[in-house]
Amino acid sequence: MKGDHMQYRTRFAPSPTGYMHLGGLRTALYAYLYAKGNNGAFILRIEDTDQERQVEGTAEVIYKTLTEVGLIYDEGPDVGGPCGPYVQSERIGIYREHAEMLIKRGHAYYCFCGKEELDEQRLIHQASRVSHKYNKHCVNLSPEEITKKLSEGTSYVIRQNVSEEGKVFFNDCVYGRIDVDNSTLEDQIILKSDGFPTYNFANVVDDRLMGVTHVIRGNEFLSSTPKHVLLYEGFGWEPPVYIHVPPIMRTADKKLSKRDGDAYYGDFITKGYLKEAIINYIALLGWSPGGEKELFSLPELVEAFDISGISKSPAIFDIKKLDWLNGEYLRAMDDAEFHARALPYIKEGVKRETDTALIAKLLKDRIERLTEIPGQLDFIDTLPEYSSELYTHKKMKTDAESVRPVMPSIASALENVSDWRQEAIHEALMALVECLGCKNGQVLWPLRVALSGKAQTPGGGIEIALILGKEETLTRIRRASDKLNR
RNA sequence: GGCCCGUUGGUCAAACGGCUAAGACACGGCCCUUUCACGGCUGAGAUAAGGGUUCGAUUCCCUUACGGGUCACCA
Repeated sequence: MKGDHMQYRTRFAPSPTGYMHLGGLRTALYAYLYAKGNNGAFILRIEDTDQERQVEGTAEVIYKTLTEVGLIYDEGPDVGGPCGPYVQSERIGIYREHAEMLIKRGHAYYCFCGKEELDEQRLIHQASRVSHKYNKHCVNLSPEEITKKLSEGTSYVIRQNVSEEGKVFFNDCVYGRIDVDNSTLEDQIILKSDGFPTYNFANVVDDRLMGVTHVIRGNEFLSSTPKHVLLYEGFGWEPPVYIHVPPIMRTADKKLSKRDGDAYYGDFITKGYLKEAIINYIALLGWSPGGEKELFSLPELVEAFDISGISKSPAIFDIKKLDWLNGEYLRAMDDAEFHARALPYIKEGVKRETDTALIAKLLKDRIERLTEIPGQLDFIDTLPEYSSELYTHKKMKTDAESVRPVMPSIASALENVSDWRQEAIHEALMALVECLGCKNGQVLWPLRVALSGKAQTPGGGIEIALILGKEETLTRIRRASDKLNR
């Protein structure tokens, strides 16, 4: 392995073709964790060599998201660094220069074959079910022919020259040693006719020039890695350490996708998930810390992260577990912080003046996502229509009939509470319970129903009475009485 | 189809030749309780199939099945 004194450098190299995908975010997270856990540097590079697939503004979303979740990159397009530029479209000259260097070394060559004839060939091969490979038509063009074609302005590409003989191999930290026959590899295009490099080439040149020591990326690149290794060898360079990670799936056979609306980081924020919970959850998808601890802050992840815990097989995204984890984060917050973060959602659900701190406290243990809040509070502004069936409670042995005579006593008990505080309300109602010689629930259950019109509310009758205030509480109880006597 | 990779409960996963195969989510039951949650206890549930190697295979090898990736002037 590498020496201890080497500085580890990892990178995240997304294409700005869409918003921040959770799979991409996880790859970035692993690259960040690995670098930081080894006192190394984490680099961001934008791979925008495909002119047609660019989506305006998405690079900015990438910067913003990484920063927001705490994956602070040491070098990158918007922060600079010693190996810039960090945007591939600004490095065109570098790729051409290196492609020519490779030609001189015999590992690449000009190819003037037209796109149409190549497509045709491919179709023929496909039809006859023969595996398709470029036929090296241009590999032995004479220097004169090349000069002539170039001076005529014939469109061309530069291809990697892969020997038909021999084998390549590399050791992946996750998948182990992978051996491939050169004969299965194609003379792939490394520089396109528009002058832009292909991923397979730019990637190698940039990783080398940026001093990347550990390449952490999705395992869809496992098959093309042998070609990358051959490029490194062609240049006379030592390949980096490879760490390929399995994909995140939506179902066993489908990846997380934009189409299903379950792929983007931003969507989850909108749905009320906390960024800390998202990071914690995706860290655990495809990687295991080994022990039984499941809640990790980012610094704790840096501390715990280890390549040996990365799984080889795909992981299915389980929203239920994310829900639970998000709930854990919510419950772990102190009351003040939860109140602050819940406030916008509380205001969305409740327009009247209320004790939002009290509401927040009641909500904290009851929700898994902040977006559940408005729905939980819908009874506060206006009492919903409800059926007297709600008074039926098996355990408390209550129903509409048994509750009817109790309701007025609840009203009068509460009327006498002058200081509308939790203790006072509690005391008054308990006194009533004692006086009636019944169970707590035989008073409190009907109170809840009368005040909320619901069987399930955050907090019980006493808390709701407190939230609604004395006047509204009494109004609703009287309304309940009327309804019962109708 | 060629090449590469993978397969432990419904899901995430531990175990790197010694197991009664952890733990978490989800699910069921019980307790707590004025509801629902939270919390506590508890239950059910897995090594894809078949062959080897071995005193002993989830762990090593082979075959089959299933799944994924890749075979672009996409990344």
